[in-house]
Amino acid sequence: MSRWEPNARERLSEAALELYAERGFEQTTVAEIAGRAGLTERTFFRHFGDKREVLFGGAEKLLDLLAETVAAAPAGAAPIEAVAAALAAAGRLIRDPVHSRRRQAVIDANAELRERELIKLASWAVTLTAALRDRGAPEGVAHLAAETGVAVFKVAFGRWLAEHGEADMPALVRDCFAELKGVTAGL
Amino acid sequence: MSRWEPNARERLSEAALELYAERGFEQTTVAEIAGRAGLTERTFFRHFGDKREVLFGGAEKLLDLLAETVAAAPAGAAPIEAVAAALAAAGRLIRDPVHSRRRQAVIDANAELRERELIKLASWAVTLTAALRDRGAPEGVAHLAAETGVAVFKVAFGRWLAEHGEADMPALVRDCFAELKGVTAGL
DNA sequence: CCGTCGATGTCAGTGACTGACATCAATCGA
DNA sequence: TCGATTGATGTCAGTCACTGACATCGACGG
Repeated sequence: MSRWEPNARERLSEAALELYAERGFEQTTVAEIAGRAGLTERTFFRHFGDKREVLFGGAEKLLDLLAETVAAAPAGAAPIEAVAAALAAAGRLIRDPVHSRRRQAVIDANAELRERELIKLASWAVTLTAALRDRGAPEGVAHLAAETGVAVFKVAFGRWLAEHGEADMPALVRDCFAELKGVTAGL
Repeated sequence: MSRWEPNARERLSEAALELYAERGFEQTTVAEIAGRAGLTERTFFRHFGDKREVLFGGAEKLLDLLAETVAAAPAGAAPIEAVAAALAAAGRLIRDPVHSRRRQAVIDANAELRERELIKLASWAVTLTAALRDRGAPEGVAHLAAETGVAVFKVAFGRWLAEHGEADMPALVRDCFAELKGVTAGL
């Protein structure tokens, strides 16, 4: 018999999402989250760096997936192709429209959380850029392809949410990349 | 004779940039900034919403410039062309490499400030999207062109800083857009 | 000369986050 | 088997960002 209930981290995450959804991010104190999870404020901060972090767990695995997918693209594939493949793969992880919408509603309702979301996407771009460089893409091209790709993903995710998650994320990502080609044809 | 020294806001901005550069953002308290400016902490928070905001003044003028430049683009111009023109115009405001590098060094050294920077760029994308929609661009195209354009600008600004601000920002922005065409040709 | 307005100061909070130290079940090594 | 160690948690005191309420007092219009 353990001294404490297991899965403290998950209990904190669930409690936080519930409270943020119920009464808003700012109106929720960390002490309340910890209380609902049967823990103390101090323990919350041992599991999460700050009050927002509790909504953004598991980022490393995703970064690894992006890097691996870029690395695994055929040697002949253009950088933007490799990025498209990686982001389509990332899209495959997005499957639960109910949870995604709930979480996104909380994030959209608060500026601090939107910032955190942007940081997350920026870290994707950094990872993609590095992975492209490792394949031999020139620095400039890598950077541009990565940033552009993340921009495309943002648009695709917005559409997926707008249509209640009925469409297939990887397919939507692909569609948006195809559209990008049309858009840049105007240059 | 006024009761207080004039330009409180500017004095606060200068004091903040100095202190952030000297000892870092986190190691500087708002009370210290206010003290150096001959004011109190409470007054600081009357001029700036938070401790970071002091580095990001004058954002509205820039948003107006972006919107106006998009609106002023020739009727026949493609959305991405209008975005390129707007961002080149924005680049024209970036002229002082010494100040820019000093400020950017402070921002790059701190995660909270980097977040704030990303929010700023995201607001550019929102403004550009709206301006494109007003010109009759379809929602999807507007969104994609705006996000992509901002991604290109990020790359251009990074290069401008990397080469010590010797190049002309508008020209660099143009170059990066041209490169984007090549990058998306790989799709 | 008076009233009000606007920029600032003062003060007392709340709440996020941190460091130092205590607790005690589980586990490991002798 | 038992004592030492470890690791997750609790407790407590403190710092600092940020806010609301109210006071101050020169400037300025009437």
